[in-house]
Amino acid sequence: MLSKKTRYALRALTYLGENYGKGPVLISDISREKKIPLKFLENILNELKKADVLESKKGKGGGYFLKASPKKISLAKVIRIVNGPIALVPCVSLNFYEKCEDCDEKHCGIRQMMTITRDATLKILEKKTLADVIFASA
Amino acid sequence: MLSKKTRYALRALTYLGENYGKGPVLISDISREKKIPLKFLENILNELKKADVLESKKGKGGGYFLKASPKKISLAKVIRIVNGPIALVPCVSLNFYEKCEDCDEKHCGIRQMMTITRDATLKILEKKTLADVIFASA
DNA sequence: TTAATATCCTACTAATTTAGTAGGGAAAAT
DNA sequence: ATTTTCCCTACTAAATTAGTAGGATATTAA
Repeated sequence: MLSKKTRYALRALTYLGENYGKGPVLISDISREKKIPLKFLENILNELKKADVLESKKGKGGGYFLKASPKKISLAKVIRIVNGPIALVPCVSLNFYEKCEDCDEKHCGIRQMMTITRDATLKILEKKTLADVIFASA
Repeated sequence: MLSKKTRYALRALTYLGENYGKGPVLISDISREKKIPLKFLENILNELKKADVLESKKGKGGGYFLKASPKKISLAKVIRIVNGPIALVPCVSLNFYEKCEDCDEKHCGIRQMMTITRDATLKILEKKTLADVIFASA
């Protein structure tokens, strides 16, 4: 399951996607509109900024905004930044790989099933973007 | 990600699958062969028994064994028992549904994407069984 | 140059979940 | 009756999650 933090991130990004091209949006606006605890949201948006998904401006007229079009930001990307691996086991993760002890990876049946599962999941999450989320909610 | 407990469960069940039809297997054997902490494994196998996946026999000649053929036990079933929901968000879970607050489910774009993702994941995990795991590792 | 606005940064905390461990109880076989 | 083996309750340590607190820093504008 995705953490609450990740769900907050997705909701915030959706809001920023809806306001794409309209200039910076205040954290406090997102917090109010999407009912996300303000200070927690600060951390989340900052994390997304460091991961190059968002840009920000300080001072009056400032706020956060998407660095690229909502069409360019996949759900997989967001989930990886905020939630971590998408695969069900680390030894199958593309971005967070960890070797599993006591297991010959070439002949591990569990690993093979988890690889197939990962591919099926990624096929969706890599393709679907914030734009799809926004379009679907219209 | 699956918990360590769930990965232990899958490994133990695979072992029991390999010994299907050969009578009860000792916890201590599984623990040794699959390198799973014995007392922890006890809890896991008991949970699987309560969920009707395993049967057990006490006393000499006793142990655990699969209640049905490895072909009949899907990975989805095991994961749900030990790990919980397979869906990425509760409002999309078939077996562990929870309403999400502040969200009009009919018009939530995130929810729709998560539904598609769940379906893709389940298509694999409902179909693949312990038998597939065993066959793949041969 | 000062005040106001808004993000940025570090650190802390409470609650929950995970990953076990401990110790005996109960049933079955011999 | 003794041994074997699973069964059950409860406890604990460590990690993760979900925040909160408080000020530092950058920008704008009077």
